[in-house]
Amino acid sequence: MIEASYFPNDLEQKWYAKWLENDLFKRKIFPDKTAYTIVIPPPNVTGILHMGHILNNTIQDVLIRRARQKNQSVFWIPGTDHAGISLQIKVEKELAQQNKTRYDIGREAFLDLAQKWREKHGGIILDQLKKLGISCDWSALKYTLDPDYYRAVLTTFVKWYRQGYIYRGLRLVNWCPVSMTALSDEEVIMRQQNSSLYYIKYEIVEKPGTFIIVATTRPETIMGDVAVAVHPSDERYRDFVGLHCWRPILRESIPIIADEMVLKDFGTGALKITPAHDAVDFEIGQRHELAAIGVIDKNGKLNRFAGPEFANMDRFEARKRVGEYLQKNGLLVKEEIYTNSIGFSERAGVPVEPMLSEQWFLKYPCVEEAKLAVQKGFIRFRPERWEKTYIHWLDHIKDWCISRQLWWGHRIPVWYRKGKDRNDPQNWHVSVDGPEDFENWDQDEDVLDTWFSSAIWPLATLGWPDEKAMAMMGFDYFYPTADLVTGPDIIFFWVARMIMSGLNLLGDGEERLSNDEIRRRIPFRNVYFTGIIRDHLGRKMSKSLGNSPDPLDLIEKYGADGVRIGLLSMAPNGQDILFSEDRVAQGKKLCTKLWNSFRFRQQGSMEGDRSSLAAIVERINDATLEIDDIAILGKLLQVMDEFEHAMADYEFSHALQILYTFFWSDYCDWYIEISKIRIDGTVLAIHDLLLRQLLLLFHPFIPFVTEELWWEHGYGTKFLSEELLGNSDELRHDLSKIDFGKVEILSEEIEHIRELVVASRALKAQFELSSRRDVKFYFKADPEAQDVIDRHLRGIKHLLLTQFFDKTAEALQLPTTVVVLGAIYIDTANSLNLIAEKERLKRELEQLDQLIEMNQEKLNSEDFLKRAPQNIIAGARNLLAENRAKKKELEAVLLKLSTIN
RNA sequence: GGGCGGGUAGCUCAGUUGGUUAGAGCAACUGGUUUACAUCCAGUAGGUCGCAGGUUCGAGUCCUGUCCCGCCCACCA
Repeated sequence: MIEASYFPNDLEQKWYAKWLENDLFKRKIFPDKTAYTIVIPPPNVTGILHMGHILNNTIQDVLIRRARQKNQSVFWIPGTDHAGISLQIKVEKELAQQNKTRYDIGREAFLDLAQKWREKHGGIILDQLKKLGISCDWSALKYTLDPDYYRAVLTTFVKWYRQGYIYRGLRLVNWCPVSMTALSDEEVIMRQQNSSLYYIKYEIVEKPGTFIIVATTRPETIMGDVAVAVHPSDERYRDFVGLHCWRPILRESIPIIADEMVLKDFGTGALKITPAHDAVDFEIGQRHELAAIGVIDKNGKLNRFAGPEFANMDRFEARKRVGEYLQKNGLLVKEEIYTNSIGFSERAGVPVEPMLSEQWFLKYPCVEEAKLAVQKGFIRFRPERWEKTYIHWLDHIKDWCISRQLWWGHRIPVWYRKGKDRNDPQNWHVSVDGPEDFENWDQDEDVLDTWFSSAIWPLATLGWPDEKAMAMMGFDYFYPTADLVTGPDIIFFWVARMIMSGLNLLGDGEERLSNDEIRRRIPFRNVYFTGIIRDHLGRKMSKSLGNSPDPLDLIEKYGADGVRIGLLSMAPNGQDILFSEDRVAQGKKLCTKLWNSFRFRQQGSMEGDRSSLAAIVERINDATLEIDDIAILGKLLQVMDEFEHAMADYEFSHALQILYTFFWSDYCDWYIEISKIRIDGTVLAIHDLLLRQLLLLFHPFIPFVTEELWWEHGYGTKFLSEELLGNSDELRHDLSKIDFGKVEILSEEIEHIRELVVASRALKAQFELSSRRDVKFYFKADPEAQDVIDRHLRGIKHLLLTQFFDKTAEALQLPTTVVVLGAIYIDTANSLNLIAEKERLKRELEQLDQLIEMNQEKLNSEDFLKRAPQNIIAGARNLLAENRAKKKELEAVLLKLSTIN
């Protein structure tokens, strides 16, 4: 027997443990069956569970459980990411509390601390995810710093180095003065800032007393100026080009040059050139062979090249001081308030400093193939529109700065001969295992960008590049993976890079790949981009705003099942999601309702065999089968088709909606109620059948409560999680003893009865007679319709809570409503307000007239008759006829009412 | 500056290739609680589909223009 109340928490824990005990999530290889693989987007070990994880992992779990129901060989690979900068920052913060930096304790001790931190906190997020019920194969758990994964990362580096994709170079990079490392362009986010635009006088060397005025937002870099540039066609400065001007601070003569890149209409049209601290300046500097003088240090403070007055000053302090200095010396023309966008470090939240520095770069491999893979549909994005974003990025791709001046991560597998020139590749050793004469070499100090290791996630989790490991994991069988579920915010960081990595690394660095090769090497076939979860005001959820609910609290309150469907129900196809706790509450309500529908069923006899679908079907007795039964089963088949389509299109909330409506309004509100008058063996069997099917359909969404009910109702000895779910054709076949030949006609009949019941209830409500069980109804219908009503009379009376639903041959002087089957009258037991009733009918007639007129007009139009398709015309005619019949009935009643008094 | 997404009931959103009288949930209001329902059921009200044109027999749906909101990209110092 099922407990009286639904308490999700205990049963969820119970079932998760049982599933694990019975190895239900373990990967299976049935060589003759389709493989279905998902790699989890590895959460950061520093992460705490947020709503995005919940949505993302729920969707994956739904897909995975569906694949199991379809008897595919399912493999869901879980894992975590070492979270380079993020974890390093955390450990450094702990150190800072003891007034220490990482340099005080040294690399080894620092890594030790980081490792300890990871051991202590790294598993938390996975434990939290388990509460959600996700069914990963935990035996395949991967971590990006596992020894084998580490090797995979180094192998990738070495391979790309040897293929010439990785090189070392002195470039202008994004420098984060807080984390003290270089960053990739993707890790820099642009923000609008209120700045000042300084107009500064540079005196012409050759024409003392004449000035060229330069506008800049960064006066603190003046000391690094090596030229002033103007546009070659700028008339204003034509005579200055080729001359020199005095650098206003650290006075020195610098050339005035012409370059196309300068914008004539910005500021004064004259640009100061500081190659060490600005990307445009760097490029111009290169073109004109100018030196680069770095005046800002790695910690964001000015250095000795900035001169004694400013050395050691923070860059923002220096900006103010330089401004004051210029003002004092009459070199500042004006200072304008100005809004511009500047780059911030994503992690540290401070403006990045463009800085000249020696770094490792990756020129991306297989860029063209990566585009083709998506353009030709080998990889499908959903929603499709993200393809444009992806292609656009690849079209404008720039080399990736992959080295980080951090300690936590994969150390770059490059060694330099001790005491020799590091800039000479002759003195380099690049290999996974390092040089044999270790003592003569120094390893590169830097580690790789975390995303570099993420890029090979689908490969390395399946054992790549170690052949034995690949064989053990079933690489050939499970790769390419089927679906990747992730957010569009990491389309460049992760998705694109995984695609390029797969395409290159599964070969020998060939120049061009055939379509077949591309198809074989892509890491996944579908990418489903979820929306971003926002609060009810549309703001991004963030810790600082405090607008993010704790998912664990929600699970505690509503159960994991409730949270899962609550979230899915508010997540339409790839749109941003406005979070609403109400939806989660509704999710739990659905589970409760399902629970209670079983409790209703269990009030009936529990004797019949429920152990298999066949056994249940066996219990259906054709002789007592009624139209209601066939109609609801027909509806089930139809719902299964619609559901299947929605799932195939990755429309999860729509799919859920389809099930929800069928369960709640068709099954509970209609079928259960109508079946109450004739509970017999057949009806109980139909209930068992419908409930069984509902459990199967709902299971991927709400795995816990469905599993509980499955066992409690004795549906078999196998876990529901292991039960297969066929499509509607297979079910139709299993139900072959039921004649669905006339199901459409029968369903239409039921629809008419439903219409009649709804209209009658409305009548009752209108006259505030809902409480009365002695209300009399009459109906006037033509003989055919009368037969239909007769067939369902018991049910109608039951649903209307009335004993009287009798026929009448003539229109009555009673309130009425007209439906397809005929006119219904309600006996208001003399409480009829004649005038009000006449008014009501007149209003109804007016509306009807409007409809009829519209319809008539349409049918009068020759163009319409000539051009519209037949079925539309027929539909319009039908409607017109129906409405005219209604009108006639209403008029008859109105006439009757008028004759009174 | 370029690109993308969105604007439909008080709120959150559906609305398939243009086709019968634009839907659902929540909130509101009214009534009820009957063989499951810390509830549930029944009913009512609420919309000139952002705005303006156009194409069409027919437009929420297609086209053009326009206004808002959000996001992404970009070397205006």
